[in-house]
Amino acid sequence: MAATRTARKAPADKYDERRTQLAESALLTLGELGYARSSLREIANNSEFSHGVVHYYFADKLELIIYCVRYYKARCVTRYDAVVADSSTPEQLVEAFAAKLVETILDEAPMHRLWYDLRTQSMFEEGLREAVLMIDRTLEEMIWRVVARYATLSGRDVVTTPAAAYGLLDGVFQRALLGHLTGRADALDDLRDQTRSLLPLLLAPAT
Amino acid sequence: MAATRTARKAPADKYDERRTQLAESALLTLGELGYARSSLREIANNSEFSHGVVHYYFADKLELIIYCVRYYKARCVTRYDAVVADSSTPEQLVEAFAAKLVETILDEAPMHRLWYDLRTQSMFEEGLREAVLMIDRTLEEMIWRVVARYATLSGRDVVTTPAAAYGLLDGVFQRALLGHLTGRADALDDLRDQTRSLLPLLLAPAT
DNA sequence: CGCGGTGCTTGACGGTTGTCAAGACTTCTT
DNA sequence: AAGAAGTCTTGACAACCGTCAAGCACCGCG
Repeated sequence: MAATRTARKAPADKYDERRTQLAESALLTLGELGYARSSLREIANNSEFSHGVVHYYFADKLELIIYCVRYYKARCVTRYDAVVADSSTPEQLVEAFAAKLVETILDEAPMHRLWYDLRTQSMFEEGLREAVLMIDRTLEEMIWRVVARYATLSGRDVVTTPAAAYGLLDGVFQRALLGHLTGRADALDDLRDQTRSLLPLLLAPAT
Repeated sequence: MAATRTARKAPADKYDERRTQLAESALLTLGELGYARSSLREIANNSEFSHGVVHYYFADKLELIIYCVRYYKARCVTRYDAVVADSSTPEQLVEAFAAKLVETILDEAPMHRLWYDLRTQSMFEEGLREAVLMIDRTLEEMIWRVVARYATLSGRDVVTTPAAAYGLLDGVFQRALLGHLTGRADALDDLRDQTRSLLPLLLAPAT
């Protein structure tokens, strides 16, 4: 909150524009170094600004990080919406979902490890919790849309809660990410196979 | 490796004794502050030694951390062995396993969040990977012993790979830990319920 | 008693961090 | 054109970090 700052007049959005611009640069550094080792100087270094500018747009480091996380979330939540919308059979959905999971690890591994980093840090740092828990809820809903649609297409019921389905798939995904980043060649193939075999387990036997 | 150090003579075990003693103190600090914010000074401060002693027994910070992780692992792996050994029906095993999961979150939450912290950091820091991956394999085997025993007691087959079973249960466990640490009152009850409903899903329909 | 070596403390070093104040540059208003 | 407000750079600060060298305390052995 810009409490101590003088009231911003006309270019109120110019202000937010710079904030997201800084956030975008920060996410690059954060994804590369992780939360702990990303210094404000390094973040500013990877942008076109100098290190002092951060405190012009953000009160402190935590506010920048949280802003980054929320900004990052906004792009994530819709990741599987196309999968849900475009699939007309359960098999299609499973394949599209598994493919998308693999693809996002290939394309956005740094962002994913950053998310897991921040979520873990929130177990230690009080200040991160609110933002992390909010995003976690959003991700749970995102996964639930996929699972629920899968059930509908199959004409069967889901046997788990949204929370369990998310925790379960997130665990498998996280493990695949770790395997991929540590050079296990078959990590992504395993993820695809596990997704294929796991999703049917979430449904009740056909009525 | 104590390469540059002069060969230790008689009390070779006294040396290792101090190392584990330091590791034990370090684990307290690490569990409280996390990997990034645990300084050697703070670690030594929570022990009965001064901050310089760390470099007498460990080459650098990373060696201490890795020693800690391996030491921590040694106590973990057998956590569910009693569950496996003492259960004579599938229902007993599920209840005992679920109860043990809840219990270890209650009793050792700092250690668990530390483990997730280190595992996540290994996605960024090369030096941690070897130790982390080794422990992760050990944990996978630990979980597999439970699941396999559950299948045997049920007279059914497991439908997942050990890797998938571990990833899946670990995800649910991690989520429960986060919920518990962030004050969600029903986090542990949910974990118990989810364990009860998830384990049967891992088994093939009765032959 | 003296003496060497092990165990440990103390203090210092170079470097990095978050934060902020002072000033320069830019943009817009009047 | 002149001044005000907004924007950004620079440099400094205190605190903290990992690391290590110097030296103290204690031990058994001669």
